[in-house]
Amino acid sequence: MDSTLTNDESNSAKLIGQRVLRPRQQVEERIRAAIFSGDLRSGERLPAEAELARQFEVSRTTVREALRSLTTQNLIDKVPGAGGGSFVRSIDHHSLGTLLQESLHNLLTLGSLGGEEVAMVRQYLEVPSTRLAAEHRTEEDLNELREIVEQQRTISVDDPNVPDLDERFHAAIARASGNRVLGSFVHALHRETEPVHYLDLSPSVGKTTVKQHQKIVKAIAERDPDAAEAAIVEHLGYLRKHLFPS
Amino acid sequence: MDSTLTNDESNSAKLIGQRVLRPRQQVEERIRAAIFSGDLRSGERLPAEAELARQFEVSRTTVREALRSLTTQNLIDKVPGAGGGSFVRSIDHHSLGTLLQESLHNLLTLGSLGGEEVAMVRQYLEVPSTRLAAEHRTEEDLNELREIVEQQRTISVDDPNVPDLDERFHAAIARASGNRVLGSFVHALHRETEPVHYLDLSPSVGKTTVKQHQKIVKAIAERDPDAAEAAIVEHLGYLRKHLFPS
DNA sequence: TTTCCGGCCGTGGTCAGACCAACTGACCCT
DNA sequence: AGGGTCAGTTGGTCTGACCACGGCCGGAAA
Repeated sequence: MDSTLTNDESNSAKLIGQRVLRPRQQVEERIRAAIFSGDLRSGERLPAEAELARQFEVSRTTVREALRSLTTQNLIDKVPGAGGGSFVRSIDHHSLGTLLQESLHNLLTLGSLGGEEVAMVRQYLEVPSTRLAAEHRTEEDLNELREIVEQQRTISVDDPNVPDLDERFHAAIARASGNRVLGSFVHALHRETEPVHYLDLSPSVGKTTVKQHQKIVKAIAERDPDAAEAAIVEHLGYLRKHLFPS
Repeated sequence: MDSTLTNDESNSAKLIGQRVLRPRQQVEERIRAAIFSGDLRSGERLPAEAELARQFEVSRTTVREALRSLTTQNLIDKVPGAGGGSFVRSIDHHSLGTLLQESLHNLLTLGSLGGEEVAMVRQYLEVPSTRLAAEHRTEEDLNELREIVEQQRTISVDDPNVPDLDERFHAAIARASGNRVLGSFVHALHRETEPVHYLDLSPSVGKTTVKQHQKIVKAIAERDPDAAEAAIVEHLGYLRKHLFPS
């Protein structure tokens, strides 16, 4: 039943043996290399799966597994239909934040990591983030911050938009810092550590929070890094006391 | 027997239509949920692909695509052979560092991110990392640090092990901090920002680096956070001057 | 007996071809 | 002109087969 020609000549005593790569792995690596080398630029469309299968001389199944892996890695997007295909995804610093957040979420829900460790790192980053924001903020950043705080001041503490506004507030500061890596990190860490806050929030805590926010914005507006640092430290310490009242 | 929960019920609009999910997506989501819910524990082996296909009433192709995606997400490992199969991968804080590093590497090679931004974030994290290390270090941590510095002191500046030793040094400090998230971050950021260092290293720079390392270890040994912070700030500033001599 | 070799066999990996599903665009009918 | 219809392109799924890998076990060799 087995009379096909075999292409394995792998028995050799010398060290000329080399690692054999699976077809899927090779295809995936080739495409990835093409992306990183610039042969395939962002937004560009790859050949159809059938065409790729012809070029690589493998089955469409193998090509699809390679593309599936690349898709999961956020390197390409696949859209069905006539005008569809596989498109090189433009990965920017924003995707880094998303990825980081997902991973953190996994670790937190699996229990192999405590929220306290994450929150601590977030605070370490938010201090320099606020300092930088005070130095580099634009008028546009300032306007956004003021608008957010204004909304926070007017709505009630049990408004469903409270968490969203708080997230936007901290994200806006991180963005104003001018460091995109910092911004992505702070944003991701914030989104993973914040939700616990607003479960039981008293009106007085909400008022104090808004006041502290105003203080931070004021320092940023005046381009005063030291005051901004002091304000954010006070704010984080206050929140910390209500989060982990150990 | 409900597996989906919707929070849109408060909205009494006639929104009956729901997103149609592809089979692969559903299978993937089910398995992921099984992992996170604890039904599948770390290291546990999933049923064979054929068996999963029967249970989900889909083809093996679909199951394989779902498993491929989960594999790429580092949620499961697949091993071929007789005793093989799909195993739930125990994801810990270490995988977070790896993931972060890969993503950073992608962004840096694609040019959509400058190394300077990454280096800056790393420095922001390494200061508290060193402070914490001075407070929480164990005798074991200390021995490792001393051994590393001793090696750095004896080898020459053009030794190929120099980058590796430096990486181990900073990683050991981050680990000694006791915060695993912080440790993973510092390690990943270090691995992505360091390589540029040792391209043109003069003997005097090497000597100074080792001296600064010794100073840091001394402060950590004496459990003196302030001295440790001062030492690491000096070290980072020195390196920065030789990295970005703007 | 002990060791080693060579199949058996379960499992993932790949292949081939077909059909289904989503979408585009041109074409036709009103 | 507007809207519906149909063909064509492309990804998504199905089917069934075979290949590659590696643990297991029985039999041969030391």
